[in-house]
Amino acid sequence: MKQGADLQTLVGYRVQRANLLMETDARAALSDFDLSPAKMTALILIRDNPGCDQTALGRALSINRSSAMKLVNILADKGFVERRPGRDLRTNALALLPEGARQLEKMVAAVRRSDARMTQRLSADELATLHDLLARLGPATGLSDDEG
Amino acid sequence: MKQGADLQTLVGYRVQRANLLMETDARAALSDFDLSPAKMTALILIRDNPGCDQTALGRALSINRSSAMKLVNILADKGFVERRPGRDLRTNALALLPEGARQLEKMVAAVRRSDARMTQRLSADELATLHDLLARLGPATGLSDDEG
DNA sequence: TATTGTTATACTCTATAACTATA
DNA sequence: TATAGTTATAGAGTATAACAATA
Repeated sequence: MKQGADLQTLVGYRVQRANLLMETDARAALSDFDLSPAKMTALILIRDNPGCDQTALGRALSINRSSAMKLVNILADKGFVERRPGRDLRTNALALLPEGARQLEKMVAAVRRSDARMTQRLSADELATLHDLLARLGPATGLSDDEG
Repeated sequence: MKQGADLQTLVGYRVQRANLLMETDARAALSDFDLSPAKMTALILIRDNPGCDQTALGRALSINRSSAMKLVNILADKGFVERRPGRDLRTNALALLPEGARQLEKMVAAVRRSDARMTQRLSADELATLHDLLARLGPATGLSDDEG
């Protein structure tokens, strides 16, 4: 199939194809854990932000609180995270449980191996450049990607 | 929300965030057309590969022929593409209809504006570098190791 | 009034399996 | 046997709308 200039010159298209490639491999790397890359990301965020609430987690993942609810249900059903009393009576404080921490360590190692394999044709300098360029995508007025 | 080194150093994570950013903006740019960026891509592929069959279209989009079927149904229902007799009695030859071509031209222009806005902080050289680096993601090629 | 969690519901996208008709 | 299209069904992921409890 021919893919002409209209597609090849769109950065969004190239990013989408790259994402599909990376995501598919990362998902395969996690097949033993029955968790998607996105759910691993959620575990990392909970680990690194202990006591965060579901709405904040959703915001960090760019999903709404209803979707975050489902996500936390799945992680809680697996015994990986726990809902604890939060800063007021409305909010949950999310906590990573020991079993979640153990499994997460293995998951991150597996995904890191996948990431390394998929980027092995790039030098360290090129990888740094790629990180920088990706981080600078977005409208001119926008802030960095971890800004609320 | 803190996003520690585990996330920030994964290329797959950065690509996923970049894709979400680009895809969301492109989707908004297409809101008048009631078609997703992926469906616009399908229209482009049909336009640039007239007479292709549904299975080949699916392969180019990395979806299976059942999913390609649904996609073509939607594009056909809108009067944008047509199934014509193919090279044998099993296959369809997909064709972009005049109305599809007219709308596609506007869609590509809108997505191109979105793409330009989301990449405006990158110079022409940097854009070329980004294209190159994204294209080089994936497992090592060319040698006997685990090439399929 | 606004916010958090929750539930119910629905939509998009994709996949698998099976069937048909061709090859 | 293998392939293209098709259909039915299912699953993941997400969204909206509403509600209760709380702020």
